[in-house]
Parts: sequence; structure tokens; C-alpha cells
Amino acid sequence: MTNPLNGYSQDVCCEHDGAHSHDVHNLSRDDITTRLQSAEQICAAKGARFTALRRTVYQLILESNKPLGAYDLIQSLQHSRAQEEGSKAKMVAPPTIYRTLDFLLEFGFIHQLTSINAFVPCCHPRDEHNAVFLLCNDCQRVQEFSGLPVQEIVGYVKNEVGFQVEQSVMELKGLCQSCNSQSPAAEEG
Amino acid sequence: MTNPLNGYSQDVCCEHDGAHSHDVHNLSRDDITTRLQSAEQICAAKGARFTALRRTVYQLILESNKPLGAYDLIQSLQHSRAQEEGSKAKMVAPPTIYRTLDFLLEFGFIHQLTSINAFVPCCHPRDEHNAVFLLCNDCQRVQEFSGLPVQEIVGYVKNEVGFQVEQSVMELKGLCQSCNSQSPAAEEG
DNA sequence: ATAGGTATGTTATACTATAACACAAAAAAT
DNA sequence: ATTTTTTGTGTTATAGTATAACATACCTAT
Repeated sequence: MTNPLNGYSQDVCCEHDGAHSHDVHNLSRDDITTRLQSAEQICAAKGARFTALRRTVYQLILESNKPLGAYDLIQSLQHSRAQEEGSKAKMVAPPTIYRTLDFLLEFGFIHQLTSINAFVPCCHPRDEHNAVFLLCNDCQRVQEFSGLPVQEIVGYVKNEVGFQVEQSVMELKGLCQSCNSQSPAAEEG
Repeated sequence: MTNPLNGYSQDVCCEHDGAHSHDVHNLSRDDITTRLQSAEQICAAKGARFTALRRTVYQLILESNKPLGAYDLIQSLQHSRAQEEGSKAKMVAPPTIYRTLDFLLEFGFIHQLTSINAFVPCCHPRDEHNAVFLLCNDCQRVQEFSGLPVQEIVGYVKNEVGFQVEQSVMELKGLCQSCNSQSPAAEEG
């Protein structure tokens, strides 16, 4: 059975064997459009409202080339509104953003990175999944890493420890391949 | 690459009972004393000063039966000083605690739980290790899960993605075995 | 049109963390 | 032993993150 919505052509990572990772940033304009449309349909299917605010905030996160904090988004949204509505644009207060982020998180459109108080788009909004995030300390970019080892840890913890996981926070901070190979000390064994 | 968890059977960190996870709380008085002494020796060996402040804060964390936030510790420390020095005890300001926490983190005596802004004692202060923390949403207790699976993820990410991990944040939130079996909906197959 | 639920706006405040500088105590150097 | 240097702590102020509580608007179904 094919997906009702197919638009993730640029993502090589959806094939199902082992693990895979990809940069959650640098999405093409087409990809962003597709994801917004996809979100619209997912919400419609679940009887949720994909309002203008939610759409705009999601788009801002999709367009960013690095994780955005809540107050970054307040700024961005303010700017975005000023562009459209001029000086009579309403002020954006924190609850506006936090509520919207809660919604986007609940529907799996974005992920929260608690170690840096920021948010990034989810690679596969359709599937429930536990992912590991690779946060580069140098270029600030984030990769989402899904696959076997992560699910195995969750399963292991359930079976061996009897701990039922409801939510996972797995963030690895370091140097991404790109920054690693550029750094002067980069030496591989 | 084969399943990184294959062949994993024993927690190398825990010799006494062979278990894979530890409740980081409910330490006996003897155990707390031992850890404080151990910290003193580790610091001495590394030429670091285990001052009264550091000792007290570490002890407060060791004695707690749940994770403590920085401002919990400010309260506790204030109370502790009032007991010893009476009303002339100095006020405790945030930097006092944060600096001390930085020290304890750096020497591996405690871990930070970024998803709940809190701190817990480390089970194995002697060894450098990446650990997974299991945070119970019900009883608030934390288990530290050390061992191979985490290291394997780090290795996997390095080898397959080329990402060099410097710091790990792995926190699984859910229901611990105890709370899980007590809950009314708990049904095991 | 209205009633009930949902979403957003608005104000105020709570919680978390750090910068910058002053002072004290310990270690190292003379 | 005194000075110098380093390290640790105190102190004030402020930055950054998140939520409570209530008001208003908006959608939807009757």
C-alpha cells in the first residue's frame, strides 16, 4: 500500500532497513509546500484545525536552517505579521507560540530539543517514532537519526527493566561529519 | 551492521546484583557517606578542591529521593545553613548553586536531566559513561541505565553517520515498573 | 441566531540560568 | 613569611524560558 501522500522524494531515509539519518534543515521550497499540505490533510483526517497561526509557525520552523527557540519564533512571527499587516499587526505573546508548539508537537510535526530549548521539524510526521537527534556544536545543524538501535533501546528497557516509555529525549551533541572533517584536528583511524 | 544489542547480557557497571539499572535515590546513610568520601578522594587525586559548599550540595543531591532543581537546591542549602549558622547564615544566590553544579557535573558526581531541569547523583562516578535515564512520570523517581546499548548507539552514530559525540542526553519518560504494576490499567500478557 | 466548544489574544508572573564584578581563601612563588 | 597568583564564593543585576488566568473571537452544529 502506498502512502496517501507522497512527497518526501528527497528523503532517502524512509526505506525500512537498519538505521538512517538526515539533516532536518535545508528543505527545498517544494518540500516545504508538500509538508504543509500533508499537515493540512493529516489534521483534516483527525478532525483538527490547521489554522493560519499553526500553519505559519510550522512554516517558519520548516524554513529555518537551524533549531528555533520559542522566542526566536515570537520574533519571526512578529516580523512575518508586520510584513503582511503592516504596523497594525498584533503583538505576539509567549502563550501564542507555546500553545502552537504544543499542537505541532502533539501531532508529530515537530520535535522538541530539550537540551537546547529549541524546536525542529520532524522528518516523518506520519509515523510514531523515537528518534535520536544529532546536534552539531559547530554549525548548529540537526540530524534526525531513526532506526534499529533506538527502538531496541526502548524495547530493551521495557523488557529488562519493566519501564514503559511514553516519551523519549535522546540528543547527542558533538561534531557532525561535515564540521568534523573540516576541523584541523580531524584525523580518522 | 548487525543489531548492536546482540550479545549484550550483563551490565559491566553493576557487579553486585547483575541488574542493568539502578534507582539513583533511596541511598542508605552508609552509601552516602561512602560516596562523599569517594568524591573527596577523587578530587584529591585530581588536584581539585572538595570544598564545604561542594560537599554540602552533593550531599543534598545524594539525600534526595527525587531529582532536584537548581532552585530546590537553593532552598535546601539555605535551610541547611540556617540550621548550622542560625539567622546570620548568608543568603544563597543562584550563581552559588549553578557553579557548584557545574563542578559536580564536570567531575561526574551528578547528572543533569535537561528535560526536567533537574539533577541526580551518578551511580558510577568513577567511570566515564553515557547513560540512559528512566524518569517515572508518576513517582518522579529516576533510574540510571548504564552499559553497552548506549555506547553502541554512540559508536553506531559515529561509524555510520560520521558524527562525533561529545555529550549525550538520553532521557526516557514513562512509567517505572513499580508504578506500572500498581496502575489500574496495568495488564501484563 | 444561538450555544458550546475551540482557538487566540492579553496581562501578569513564575521558573531557569548567566554576566559581571567584589571579596575571600588557598596555593604557589619569591 | 610575605607577596603574588589562582581559585572559589558572595553579591547584584539581568537575561532567557515557560505557564497561569482570564478575555475575546471564531467555528460548528443545532
